Amino acid sequence: MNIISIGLVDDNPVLLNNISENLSVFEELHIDFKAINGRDALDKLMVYQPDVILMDIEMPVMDGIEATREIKHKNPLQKIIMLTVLDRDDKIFEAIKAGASGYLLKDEKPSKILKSIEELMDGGAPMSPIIAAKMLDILRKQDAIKETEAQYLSPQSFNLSKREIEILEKIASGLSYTQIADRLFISARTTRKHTENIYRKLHVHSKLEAIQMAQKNKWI
Amino acid sequence: MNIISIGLVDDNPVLLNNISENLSVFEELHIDFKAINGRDALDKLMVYQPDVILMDIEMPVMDGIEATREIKHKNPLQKIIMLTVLDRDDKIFEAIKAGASGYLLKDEKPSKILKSIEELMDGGAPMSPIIAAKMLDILRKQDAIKETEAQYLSPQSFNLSKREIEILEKIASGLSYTQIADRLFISARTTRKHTENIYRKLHVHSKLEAIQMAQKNKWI
DNA sequence: CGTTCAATAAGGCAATTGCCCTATTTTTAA
DNA sequence: TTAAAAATAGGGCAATTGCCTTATTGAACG
Repeated sequence: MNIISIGLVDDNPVLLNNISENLSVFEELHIDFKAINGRDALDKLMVYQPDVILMDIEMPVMDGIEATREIKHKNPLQKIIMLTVLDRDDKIFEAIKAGASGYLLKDEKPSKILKSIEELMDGGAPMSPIIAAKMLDILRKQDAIKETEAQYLSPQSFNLSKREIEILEKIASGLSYTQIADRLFISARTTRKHTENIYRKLHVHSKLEAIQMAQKNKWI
Repeated sequence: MNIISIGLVDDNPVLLNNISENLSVFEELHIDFKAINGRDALDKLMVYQPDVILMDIEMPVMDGIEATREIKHKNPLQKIIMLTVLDRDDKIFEAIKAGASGYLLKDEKPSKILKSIEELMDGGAPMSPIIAAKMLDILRKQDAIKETEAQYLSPQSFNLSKREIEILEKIASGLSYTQIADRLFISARTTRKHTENIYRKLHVHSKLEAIQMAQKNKWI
């Protein structure tokens, strides 16, 4: 097996050395560099090209999410695992959006981290189960939002005639009665009459309300 | 440690027995029941209340996703791990929506499955890294869709002042100048003046157009 | 074969709106 | 601290709108 090169990024010197020592016992791994914040990591990447970067999230100067975004922007293929104590939903989501390929909690055992790195090299997305659970929540929530948005009524349910729907569309596009009349080859008077009927059926009292009703129900 | 009770659901008798035998060597686990499809699983659940259900996806009569939906509907706390050879994106998403708590590939080692079950009992969402990677893709894609939908301009980009934005909101809610004036404790004249300024900045010429501009850019 | 309803057309009138103008005070920014 | 911008207020007027009224024609439906 080829040796996998690693970049470590953490602002806490103690933790940084801890991780470094824990991982260096594995002969499958080689620590390319250690960086103390996102900015530093970007600098180190000018020199080193590690296979995988283990990145802390909360750091001064440039945090792990910002750094991930930058690195991914420059090299979309760079593999990055977020390695952090944080399990805040928004941070997880931010990290994913930024392009993190995995998300591990810092209290994972070194052997688990090694395994995760190997899984990552195989195209997987290693993830602590707690993180995965939060990700599922995020996915389901996003889906739920989409579902609730779609509860529409049809124009027919208000007994709008074809002509009235037609007129309502013109109204919604911002035309005046005169303009609508010109387009439909009828008199402005008739257009206004139709509008009155529309108002009665929709229980509204102005063009604005009619349009809002139409938009709410996605008629337009 | 307490013994964790398991329900197995798979239409392939050979695989069903395989999994059963593989898992029964662990004294931490106890196989409560084996079912050969979703319908059968629902029946078995009338009698047994396993801590965790390992569920295949593709099955005749009632597939794993449909069964998961049903089971979750009856008992939202039931833990279900999808255990399948499938790694099709849509199926993964469907399973998640249906309420699966974890998603493992069938070629995982029995020890890994045991570990996953324990992680699930701890509130995590065990997931094969390949599945997790696809989930990340789904999440990013959904977010990307939202982003592309959201190519909006801010009210500030039109140099709308705070007051003007406030007025625009009232206009959008269908209020007349008099009504807006009453709510903001200013004169109707001032309200109309603000509106004129808004029109000039937005390059529109009516309440309707202003509202459409506001809606297009999701200010309201 | 009527009856109902959609579509058409029109008169009238009060209220609202859009747009032109000026002007003072307050807030913000340079 | 000075200049610019925002917020306030108002006059005037033509166009538009909302709502009341009546009326004719053709299509649909039992």
